[in-house]
Amino acid sequence: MRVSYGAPDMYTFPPLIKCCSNELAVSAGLGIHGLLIKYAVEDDVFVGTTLVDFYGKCELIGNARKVFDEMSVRNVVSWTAIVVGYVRFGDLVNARIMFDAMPKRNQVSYNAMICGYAKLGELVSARTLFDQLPNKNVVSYTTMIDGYAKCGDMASARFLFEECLEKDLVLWSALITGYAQNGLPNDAVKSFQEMLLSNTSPDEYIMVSVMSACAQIGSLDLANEVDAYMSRSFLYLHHTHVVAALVDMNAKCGRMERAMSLFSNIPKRDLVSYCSMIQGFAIHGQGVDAVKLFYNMLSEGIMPDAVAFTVILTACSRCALVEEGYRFFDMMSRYSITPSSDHYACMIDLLGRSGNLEAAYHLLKSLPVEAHAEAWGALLGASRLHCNTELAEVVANRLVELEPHNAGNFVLLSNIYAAADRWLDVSIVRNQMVGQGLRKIPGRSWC
DNA sequence: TCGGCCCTCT
Repeated sequence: MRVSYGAPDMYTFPPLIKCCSNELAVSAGLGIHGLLIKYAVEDDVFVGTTLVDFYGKCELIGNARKVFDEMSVRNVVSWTAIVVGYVRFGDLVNARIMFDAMPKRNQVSYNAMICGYAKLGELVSARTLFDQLPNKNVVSYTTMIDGYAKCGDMASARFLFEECLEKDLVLWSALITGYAQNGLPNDAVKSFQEMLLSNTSPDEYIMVSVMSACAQIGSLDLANEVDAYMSRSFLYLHHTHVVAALVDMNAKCGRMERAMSLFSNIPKRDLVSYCSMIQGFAIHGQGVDAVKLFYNMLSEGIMPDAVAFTVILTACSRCALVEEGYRFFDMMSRYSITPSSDHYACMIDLLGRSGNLEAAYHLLKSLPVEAHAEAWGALLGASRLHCNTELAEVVANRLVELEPHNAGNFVLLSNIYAAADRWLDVSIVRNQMVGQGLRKIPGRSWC
């Protein structure tokens, strides 16, 4: 354009900068900022606002503020952009200062501030602003519902959902996703069916959450139904999120062949789709395949993250691939990933399974991070596997301390005493349970 | 020509 047409003007730059925001292309944006000064259009309110938004989105809040302060004219959009910038940066104090300093506020500026509070878990402040907003729109509701969902309060989320009369796809999505992410997959599927009954067609976002819910339920029939629905819908099946969810759902519901064929037809596999497939192998006891696929992923140049290592270490521990597990654990440092309690739990499981109970116990006690119940649970399983009643007793007692309301731990402890013929201890533990009003939900099995 | 809401792998 500059060669064949001539000088760009203030209409040229906003879309250009917006592209940089979308891609988080910092250096390109910085270059364009220099260029627009050269063409003397930096005084335009649209140009300035777009720049504030760009720097805010790239988390260069100092730059955003500098541009904002130097603007000769600002409108409500410019003010909202700087509020959003501070929110993105996690600075709620300055976001609120700018919000209060705004000469004029509209729905969008309120929603931006509410979103900030909701995203960072300050639900009370979010709700206070929400209640102050006289004409709430569907975005206000969605933001607040998402906030409740992220805090696990699905009852409040549902209440607001009912209150909102103008239900659009994003609002449905916030509700369904909330249920799925809070481990309420049945409510997620039920809400999805409600949505279909209200003659609304889902988008990719909703289907990804629905598939995640189906994966949690693990119902083969439901997975079949949703998979078929996907195939005859007009959704973008090749979208990375969608494919990963499809693979995950099919793998978790036991349709490994379908999962594999979906996976191998992905033109460009990403970390999440790999993890879904590796996890699928792990669930179905195909540890060797999981390990192979992990190396495959590495050879494609995909950088594993902490979750990927959790997945592969779980695969190794479930399938008793001790050496491989060690190798992956050591590999983590090469990717600058500090092992979390999840990773340590896998290693404790691996050590325990291979009969190295002492080493597992030693590792557990010397963790640089707080050991969670799963880590102790892994050792308990190993103690039982190798019939070490003494260690099992120590571990089970610790578990009862860690999770005083988990009846399963009491039952395990009682079973350990029973196996050692210590019936007095059995009755003490059982009485303790009854005294605290705890009841274990009986397990069931087809086998 | 500028600003606000929803998604996958532990």
